[in-house]
Amino acid sequence: MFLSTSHNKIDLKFRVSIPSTYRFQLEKEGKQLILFKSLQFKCIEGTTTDRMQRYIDAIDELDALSDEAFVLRMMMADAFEMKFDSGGRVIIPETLIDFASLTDKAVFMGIGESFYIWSPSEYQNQYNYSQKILQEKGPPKLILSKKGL
Amino acid sequence: MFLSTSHNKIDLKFRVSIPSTYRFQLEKEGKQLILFKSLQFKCIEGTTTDRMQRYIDAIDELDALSDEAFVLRMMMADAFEMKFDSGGRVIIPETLIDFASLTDKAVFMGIGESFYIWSPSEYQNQYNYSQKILQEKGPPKLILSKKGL
DNA sequence: TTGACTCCCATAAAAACCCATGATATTCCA
DNA sequence: TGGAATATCATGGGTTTTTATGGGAGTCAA
Repeated sequence: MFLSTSHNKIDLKFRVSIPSTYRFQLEKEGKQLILFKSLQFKCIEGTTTDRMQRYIDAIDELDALSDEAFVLRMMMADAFEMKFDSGGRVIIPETLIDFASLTDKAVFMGIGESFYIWSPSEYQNQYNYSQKILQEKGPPKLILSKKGL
Repeated sequence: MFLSTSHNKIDLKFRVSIPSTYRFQLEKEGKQLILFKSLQFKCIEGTTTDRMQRYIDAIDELDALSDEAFVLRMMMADAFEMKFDSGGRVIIPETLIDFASLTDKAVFMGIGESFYIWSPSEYQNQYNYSQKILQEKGPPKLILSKKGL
């Protein structure tokens, strides 16, 4: 489970510390970290190899010639497996830096099964937008399943 | 189940004792504590990782571009898993302190599946408001579910 | 050599950890 | 049943560990 938000620095070598809670999460389950271009937003998405496998499996269930399959395959092509240095940092590939318009600051936003990496300004936009929705529509009316309890 | 109300001190390190009854509750069920911004009020909400996981599962079942998914993801981003020190305290993240306008006192209010943490003044406002509603409209007519009994 | 990359060490700030104490509540026993 | 002994809780404060971050030495290929 990836939660919380933190603002970390991107240094001149494109290195950035992955929040320790995320690292711990990955380590605990013995999973590797994958970064790729978000399909919905102008940000990088991070997740585990496991979950990425589920995306891949999903492609197989689509019509191989469909637009969706095409888009998903492109996504895979821009997915990178990350290696940590001794300080818990990774080097963000330039393709991804450019895609998310990152410069010297990265905002890590945990959203459960995965996390986003935003530029501070894009993050602010998203945050403001969610506050706006919340004010206009109120909290989501979820009926949570009691399954498994 | 979290019940009862108590007033605890927030010290200079942003530490606050979680009421022992809540702690006991969590420990008994072997669950971790999560704090996050309430979607409805200007207060912090506390719940278990279990319950948070159910929200996360709900995200996957929604249209990823829906407003509900949007708000829920932001909820995860503003959620923090807490660690207790040997005295049963946690450090409240600054984001949450600011959101709930907490200074040196915190009011814990158990509401069943979760609990709220208010600033004393906000708590008083909410309390007064509930009393007013009660006087104007009379007690709510509850329909108790027999499920699971 | 130069540039790009990997690996390793240094450090300040923040977080986690540990122990102490006064207040309150609980137990126990004459 | 009174009141001393004990346990628990909320809180304070200090010490150690971790985290985020900077920088440099070694490596490899062009």
